[in-house]
Amino acid sequence: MTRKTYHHGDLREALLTEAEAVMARSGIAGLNLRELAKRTGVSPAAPYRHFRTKQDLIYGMAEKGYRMLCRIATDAAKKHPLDPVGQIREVGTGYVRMATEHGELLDMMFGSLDMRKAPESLQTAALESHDRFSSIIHSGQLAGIYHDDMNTEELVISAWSIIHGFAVLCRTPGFQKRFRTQRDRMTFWQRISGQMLTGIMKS
Amino acid sequence: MTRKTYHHGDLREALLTEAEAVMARSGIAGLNLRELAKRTGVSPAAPYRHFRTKQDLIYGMAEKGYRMLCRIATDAAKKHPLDPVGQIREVGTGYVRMATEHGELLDMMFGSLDMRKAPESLQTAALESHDRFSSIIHSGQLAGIYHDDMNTEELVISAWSIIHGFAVLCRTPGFQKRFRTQRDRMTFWQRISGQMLTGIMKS
DNA sequence: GAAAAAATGTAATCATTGATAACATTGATC
DNA sequence: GATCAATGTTATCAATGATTACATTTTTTC
Repeated sequence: MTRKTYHHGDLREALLTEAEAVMARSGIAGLNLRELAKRTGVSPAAPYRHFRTKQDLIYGMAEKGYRMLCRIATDAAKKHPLDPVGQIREVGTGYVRMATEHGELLDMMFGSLDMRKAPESLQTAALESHDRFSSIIHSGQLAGIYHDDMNTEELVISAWSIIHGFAVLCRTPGFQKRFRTQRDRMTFWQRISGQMLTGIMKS
Repeated sequence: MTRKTYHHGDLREALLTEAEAVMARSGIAGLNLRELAKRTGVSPAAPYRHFRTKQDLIYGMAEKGYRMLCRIATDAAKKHPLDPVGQIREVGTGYVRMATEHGELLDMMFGSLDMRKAPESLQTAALESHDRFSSIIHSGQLAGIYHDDMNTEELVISAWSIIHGFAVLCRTPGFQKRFRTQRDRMTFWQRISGQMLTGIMKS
């Protein structure tokens, strides 16, 4: 691909997008800046104007991932107003979709990523997605649906564990037989999520 | 480190052990065969006698990880005979311990690893750990404790999701405040696991 | 509107690392 | 003790992350 203009336009975003595609194909080990440069039609050194190191690019991808989590929680809250259980189940649905379409991001965010050295903006995004989850749970407590004799934080970890575990696990080879398609996963989640979440509910 | 003998003795195992240590320190990105060679006191090319590629070494690590999962399930079954709920909770305890002591392995096994091209021995180990989980659940169904109107496979994914999700999530930075130590995680799991697993139980 | 400054891209280059080939050493088997 | 497979070494290459000095474009300033 050749550009008409000397400047790319939005190289930073283009690099992040291509990076995801490469990771989906070859994992984090297959990720390399030279290929991203070629795919976006710039010189091998150009990416370094936007990401000081390869690691910075990876942090950038993770930030995008946490923004997706924020959006999932926000949309879920909007879609089922005054229905905390519906909200959490909806979060699960979005999470499963994200695990399917952007699995590499989730793997990275909760796997190999070293958050200790992460840039401020990433840490903020991570905290924010945590807060969004937390506020859904908290409103459920206030509504008298989730245990209110339990720490909100503890309910968050319980609910998030179930959702995260399911979304990550059901696309592993071990469960390929049971969950061949995205639809299979969604259907199962719809059916089972209410039951799986009974642990955090009052009744 | 200098060896007395020309031959190392058990270079393959030594490489796998050092690889874990390096990954724990610097993630999968920091893993490189030259460093492993130096740490085990052999030449840079020696590792290639035991692992044809770097990827093969990674597959070797994953295989070790799945063997650990097998052991966790086996030990749990032995420790609480005729008590399926105790068995599953014990699996969770072992899983949390593994996430703490060998987190890099779990991240890799359920994250970046491409099982499609994995060697036979790894695939076997993965299937076996799945079977061990499955047989615990199945015996619980026969004992009338877990839903027997539900597919065993579906109960396995439910229980495993909860355990996996919790073990992986509670050591992420977002929950560092609540779970500062291994003991915190264990205590919480002891307290909450019964409740979290109610979804798969009959009563 | 021209000059200055900032942002972005390029070319050249180096160090690290995965991988291979040719050769050396060891220990087991006959 | 001769032979051979297994294992380790040395030398070397190609791919890639990273840096530096320089070029081009866009934006800001006067």
